[in-house]
Amino acid sequence: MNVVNDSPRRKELTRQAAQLFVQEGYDRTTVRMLAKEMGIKSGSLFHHFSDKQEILAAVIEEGTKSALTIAHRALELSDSSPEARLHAMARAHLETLFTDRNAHVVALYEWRRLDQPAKEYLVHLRDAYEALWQGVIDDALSAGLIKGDRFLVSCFVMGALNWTVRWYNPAGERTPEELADELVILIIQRGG
Amino acid sequence: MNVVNDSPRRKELTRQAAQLFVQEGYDRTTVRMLAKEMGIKSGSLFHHFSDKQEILAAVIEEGTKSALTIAHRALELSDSSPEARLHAMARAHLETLFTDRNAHVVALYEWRRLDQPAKEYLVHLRDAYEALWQGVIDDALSAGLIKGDRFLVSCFVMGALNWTVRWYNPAGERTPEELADELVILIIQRGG
DNA sequence: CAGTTAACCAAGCAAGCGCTAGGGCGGCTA
DNA sequence: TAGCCGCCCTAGCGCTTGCTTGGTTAACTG
Repeated sequence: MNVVNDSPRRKELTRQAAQLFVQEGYDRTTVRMLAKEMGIKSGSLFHHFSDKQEILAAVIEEGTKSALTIAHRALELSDSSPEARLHAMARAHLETLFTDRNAHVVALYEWRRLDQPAKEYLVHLRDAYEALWQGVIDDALSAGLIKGDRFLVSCFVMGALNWTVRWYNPAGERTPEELADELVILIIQRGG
Repeated sequence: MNVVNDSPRRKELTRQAAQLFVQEGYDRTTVRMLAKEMGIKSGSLFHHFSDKQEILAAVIEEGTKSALTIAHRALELSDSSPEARLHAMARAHLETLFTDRNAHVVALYEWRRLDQPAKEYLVHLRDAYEALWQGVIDDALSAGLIKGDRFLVSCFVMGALNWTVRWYNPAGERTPEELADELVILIIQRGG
């Protein structure tokens, strides 16, 4: 019957589920709503996913993997100076946050709805991503580019960036790059 | 039958509801769970609140009013220098965030579950609070204490602070005051 | 002591929920 | 041409949901 495969069909269904999860929230999204959005009947849904939670896990997995890929590429392409790397990471973060917006909003808001096994698997992906950030921040601190406690700086920066999903309007006049640059301006020390 | 009063009993029930909403999320919290926590039967709940959404609105109203009160008092007691006011607001924000933690977490996570009328009423309270912040940030910008765009700086600072509810452990070694001070260190410009 | 009221309970309704069982169908492969 | 498999459907089971109804009880008030 139902398997944990990764067919292209399943990828597409996952993308559509993310959209609905953002609009309605995970709990409020019924399997019948999901099926309707996908153009199938609710029973058919369980051919692709073993249960509703697995759809949630699939959405979050997609988003997190994408974030990792984008961040790695950004660091590879970036200049090696601490400031360039800080810019690169901030830009990459906002880039993935808005290109895979649905998946990331779901990851940020519905994380606790995951069951324990899914949480354990996905937390490793998230840790890998956060380790990238920690490295960049450590370098910036060593270079005297920013000031403060390494743990708190990470938390504050991640907070400032992730919070953007609550207020940023992609159709507005500011680009994600401008946002990233403004954040770096706010936190780096430039004798004044 | 049921009225929109503000009896002390209702206040207490609201506090207990906040606790459950944080633990389980609004949607997952059933009226039967709420009633059990309150030591009554589910039907009796509707003597105090006209429906489930009204409980949510009551929780968020409590939290926001508390934030406003604490922020006002902090600014009155504070020195008038831009830096002192920035510190005072950051400390006040974290103080209310952790003393009325349940209510604020609910406000941050379950806002979209409010119906339109409740949202319209509560958004005024929130705007009043954010106006206080905007004033303090404008002063800090004018004084050259921080750098950047006034709107973006507000959003980043609010994000960094509100995000703390996701990682801060009140039982840990850092006090909310230390957190506030560290954030100010991160963003103010001190010739380096 | 009659009248009022706030607070609660027992019982249950209608709707919606996640999920299952069993089968149909068209496109592959042998 | 036979057998298989991926994908989908119909029908519905068992349960939970928010909320209602009609009534009880104890405390207050004139």
